[in-house]
Amino acid sequence: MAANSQFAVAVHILAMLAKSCEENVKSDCIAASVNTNAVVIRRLLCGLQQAKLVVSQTGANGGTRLARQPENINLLEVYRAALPHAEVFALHRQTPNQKCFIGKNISKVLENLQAEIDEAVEEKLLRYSLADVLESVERK
Amino acid sequence: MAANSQFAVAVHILAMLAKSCEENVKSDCIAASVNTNAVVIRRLLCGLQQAKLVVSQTGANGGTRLARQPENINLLEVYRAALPHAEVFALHRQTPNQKCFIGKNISKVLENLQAEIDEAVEEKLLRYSLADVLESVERK
DNA sequence: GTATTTGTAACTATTCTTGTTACAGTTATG
DNA sequence: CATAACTGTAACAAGAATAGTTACAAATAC
Repeated sequence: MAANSQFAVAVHILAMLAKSCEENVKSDCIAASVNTNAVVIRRLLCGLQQAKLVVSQTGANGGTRLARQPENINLLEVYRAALPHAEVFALHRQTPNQKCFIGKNISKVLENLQAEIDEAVEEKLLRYSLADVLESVERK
Repeated sequence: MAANSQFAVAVHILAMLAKSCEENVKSDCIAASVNTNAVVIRRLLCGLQQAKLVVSQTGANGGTRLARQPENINLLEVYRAALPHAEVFALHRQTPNQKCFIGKNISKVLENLQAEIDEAVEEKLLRYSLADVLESVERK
């Protein structure tokens, strides 16, 4: 799979914004730090903006800044903003054979399991704020 | 992404084997239930065999059966056997810019977070046995 | 008004998963 | 012991998702 690094990049972006306090940061600058193209960053910023985590400004001297204090942004919000359809594991690609007893009934069981696992992940993410991330980064 | 459904299929496979008790089940039969090609099933069975969850037998009248009772197979083993490199989220594709303070230090922080999240998932999976899955399937 | 910056579309490249064909090796069974 | 039935696996094609790139319209500070 082309492994999905959007959450990792989103956290990186937000850490940069957090470090720059109230100042507008340009997508070019973030792209240089992440080591990718500025459009990739702007795409992610779009999602973060819709989630009301950041505020962007077009035009000369524009850029992006945090919409809230790092203490008030938790990683679950970031996760959901970056990966709106995140799931720890995927269900069957083709629907199983409904004429087979297992095939007919396994999907519901897997769905329930999936929901429970996803919940465990989200619960864990909820415990961390962007401020925690920034603190960890600075401690190194 | 081509979403990875290998864990879901692995559980499906094992549920079929569990239901067939000690009898050899053929990859063709499993493939028909999963609604895919038999080679896809055999590939997964290979991993399950290496993890000592199943025993396969080549030749006429061959097939695969569980290596242990369903009560003694937990879903974490299945997860690891099906997805040896599973991670809930991926890290940066390109290493970040080491000249940038955030770029230089964010990876380690994300790695730690990743490890913690993965652990939460594994802990959850550990609580379920194949017998639990089979029971849920039958209860429907 | 001009330079700067975001937002976004459109397309390509990359990478991973799944599906398929083919065939060598193994084994039960008549 | 020949044959049919299976697994194991390689090799490749197809499919699907992410990431990278180019281009340009729209917005805005100065």
